[in-house]
Amino acid sequence: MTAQVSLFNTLTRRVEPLQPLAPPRVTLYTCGPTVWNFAHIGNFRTFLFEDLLRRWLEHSGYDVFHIMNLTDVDDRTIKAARQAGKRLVEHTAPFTKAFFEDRDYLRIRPAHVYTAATEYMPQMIALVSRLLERGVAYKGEDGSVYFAIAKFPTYGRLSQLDKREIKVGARVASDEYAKGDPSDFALWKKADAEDEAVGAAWDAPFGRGRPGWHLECSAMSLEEIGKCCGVQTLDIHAGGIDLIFPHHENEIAQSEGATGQPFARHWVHGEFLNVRGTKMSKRHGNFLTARDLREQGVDAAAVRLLFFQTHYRQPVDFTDEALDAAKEGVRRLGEFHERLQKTGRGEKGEVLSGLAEKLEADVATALNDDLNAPRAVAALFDFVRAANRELDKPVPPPATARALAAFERVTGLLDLLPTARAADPAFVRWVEERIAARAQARKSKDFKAADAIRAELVAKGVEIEDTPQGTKWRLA
RNA sequence: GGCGCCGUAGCCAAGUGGUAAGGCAGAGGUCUGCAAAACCUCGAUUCGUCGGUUCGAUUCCGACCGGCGCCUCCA
Repeated sequence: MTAQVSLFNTLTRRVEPLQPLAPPRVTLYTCGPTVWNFAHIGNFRTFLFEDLLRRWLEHSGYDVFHIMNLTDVDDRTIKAARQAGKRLVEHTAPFTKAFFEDRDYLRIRPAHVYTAATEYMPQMIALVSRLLERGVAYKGEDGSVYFAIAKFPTYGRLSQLDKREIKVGARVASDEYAKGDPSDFALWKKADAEDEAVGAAWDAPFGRGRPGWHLECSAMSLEEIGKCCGVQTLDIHAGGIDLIFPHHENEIAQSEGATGQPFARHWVHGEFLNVRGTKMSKRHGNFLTARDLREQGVDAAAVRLLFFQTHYRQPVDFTDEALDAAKEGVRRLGEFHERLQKTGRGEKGEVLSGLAEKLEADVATALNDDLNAPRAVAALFDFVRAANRELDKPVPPPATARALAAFERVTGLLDLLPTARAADPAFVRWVEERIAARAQARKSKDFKAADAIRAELVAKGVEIEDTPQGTKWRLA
């Protein structure tokens, strides 16, 4: 019996074993960014947890097929294009490119397929046609096509809508006269002048228009898993917690209304990144983008550690203090890695091998249990401390090959090792010359001169460390 | 109003019906010419408050206080 990956399933509100339709294959669909602007790190918190999920599944032997969508036609992209005086695609293309750059900076594994909504128009139109044929959709008096939730009895299961009461008030759409039920949602919106102005309108049998927001995820995921795997049910569908309603609820209605098959077996949702207790968002203006961090020279490993130190279903507050703490943690992991690499190799020692085994076992237990990354991180630091203690002994034990392998597997999985920063070669020569001069001074017990050189180096951002093997240095 | 989440040491944050992981910061110590790194020791008699269930609750139930999210296009 191998260890079993378990995940919280929003559908049942319980942690359940993952049971893919056709193991070892796992189809994973994650809701991606809307490319109307730069994604902020709150968005990336979700993508980072999904990245870990993907990596852990693969590490566990699953063959993951990962699809991520790019929303490049919706209210916001159209509005933003309009304001920029551009065609829709001209406006979104640079943000798609930026998203990929940010993804790479944060060391997020690329999905196998990125589906941009505008490239799946035929599939979306076909899906709407099918829903019309099946009688679960209708054309409203305003020319748009709506989904009739009354025709879909299980509507609301994911968000437990049956227990809700829709708030009556200002938010209820003013176009409700066009719909049979105020809660029916648009599958296809009749093109208006603004849509036409930016080129966001397509011809369809049921009228010229553009897709409603939810439509793309259904059409694209069904198309892709059909093509790759011949199925109409996703194993895992993931996204931010705010997508549960209405987005994912509507996706279920559209997809199941068309296929008659369960849309996704396992729904996984990540909590928000907050700033002083409030959700990070463009609307609140309290956001930070990945490129902001990159420009500040923040190592992506620190961002990853920061996020992985909190469980994905808990809200986290983003603060500079927390980021600094994570930077320090990453530094320590890097130092330890170097130490392990430099220690003599052996195959037989016991203590370190035992620690290495425990590390991997603890990490597996933690991640199998609803992707408990904080516990995996704790296991990693436990290992670092225990191993350092061993290596501090007068006669360090062997078996570092085993320890190194385990450490590298775990840090590789979480991707937490600091990025090696390449310094300018001339600068390196200068630093090494200064260190040599200091060594001379120390040799002749001229500690004043030695300390002066150290101060000189520190002023240039170089931190030094005297070890039995000589003086080490690094950029602060 | 409906549905849901959170409140654990200075800060961040795991966790379990049986007596509180880990990270950062701080204090002392070992080591060091001094530093740095690393290691050791120290910190919540206590997990928002008040009740209840229980032999026993931070963990279950209820109420309350405080913060937050979603409720038709927000990761």
